[in-house]
Amino acid sequence: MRGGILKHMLNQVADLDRVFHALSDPGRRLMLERLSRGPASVSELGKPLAMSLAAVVQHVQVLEESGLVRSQKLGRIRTCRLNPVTLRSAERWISERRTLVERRLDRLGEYLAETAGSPDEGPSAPAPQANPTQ
Amino acid sequence: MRGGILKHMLNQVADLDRVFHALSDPGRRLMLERLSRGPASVSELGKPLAMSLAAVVQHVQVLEESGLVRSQKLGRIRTCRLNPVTLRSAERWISERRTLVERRLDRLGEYLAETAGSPDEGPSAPAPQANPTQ
DNA sequence: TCAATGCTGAAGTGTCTACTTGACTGTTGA
DNA sequence: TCAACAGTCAAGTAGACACTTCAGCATTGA
Repeated sequence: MRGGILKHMLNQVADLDRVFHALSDPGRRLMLERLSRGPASVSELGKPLAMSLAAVVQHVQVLEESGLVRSQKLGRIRTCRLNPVTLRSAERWISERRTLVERRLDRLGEYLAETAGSPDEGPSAPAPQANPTQ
Repeated sequence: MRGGILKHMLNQVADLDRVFHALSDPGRRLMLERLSRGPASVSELGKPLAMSLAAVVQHVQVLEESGLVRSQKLGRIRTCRLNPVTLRSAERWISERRTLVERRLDRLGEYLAETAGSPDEGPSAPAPQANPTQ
């Protein structure tokens, strides 16, 4: 079934929206840092945060909907864990783009070095590739 | 001067806010993907996006304020470039947390394997470290 | 010279976000 | 049994966000 693949690709886009949005809040990043050192309860996550418990719960929901955190409730305590898989997918998106630019800049540097000019990318420097949009 | 260091650390937090927020929008990520293949003008970045040019400009501003993109104007054309350094700092934040969890899970797996139980992290499994919060 | 191009700035609008308070439920330990 | 605890749910609010339209301003190519 082809639709499944397309749907999966579209979901990946929406997933990245949620993941990066979850990461964009300093309080949530603090929670993730705490969780990187081991599982924790909701109220434990909120302890350093100067906000109501209800607000903390909402942040945990954002983290959980993004897939960055998984949790399970035992008795009255909800224990949260960091999910490294989701963390990895965000990391991969960034590193793929970064390596592309870096490689391009490397090629440009080599080109400039072997041609004559100074080794920085000038505004109207000729591109080393044939592509005129570079 | 000690305050300089503190200020720098606080700025790093605010910077990550801006970077991850910039990354959380699918349109802006599309722009970054285009820029990973080479510099581009503002209107070129907006071409695949089905929104007004003014909106595109606002997105470019968000990207530029986050440090992900740098731009310069020549004549009437503003040329944008992806800044790999900022991309790297976001990537590093993620990978540092990810490696912490993964290492912890690895240790737990080894512990469970050499003790007796099945190799998955059960909800009430005993922790391999002395720390009772694990 | 003049119209088209590429962008900028300001103001307006609907929606989303990050909280708050307060009332409530199930769990635990004394 | 009963109070303290851990979390949940719902509703309300101020501010942020992602757009829009419209007016304006250099720059450029014919």
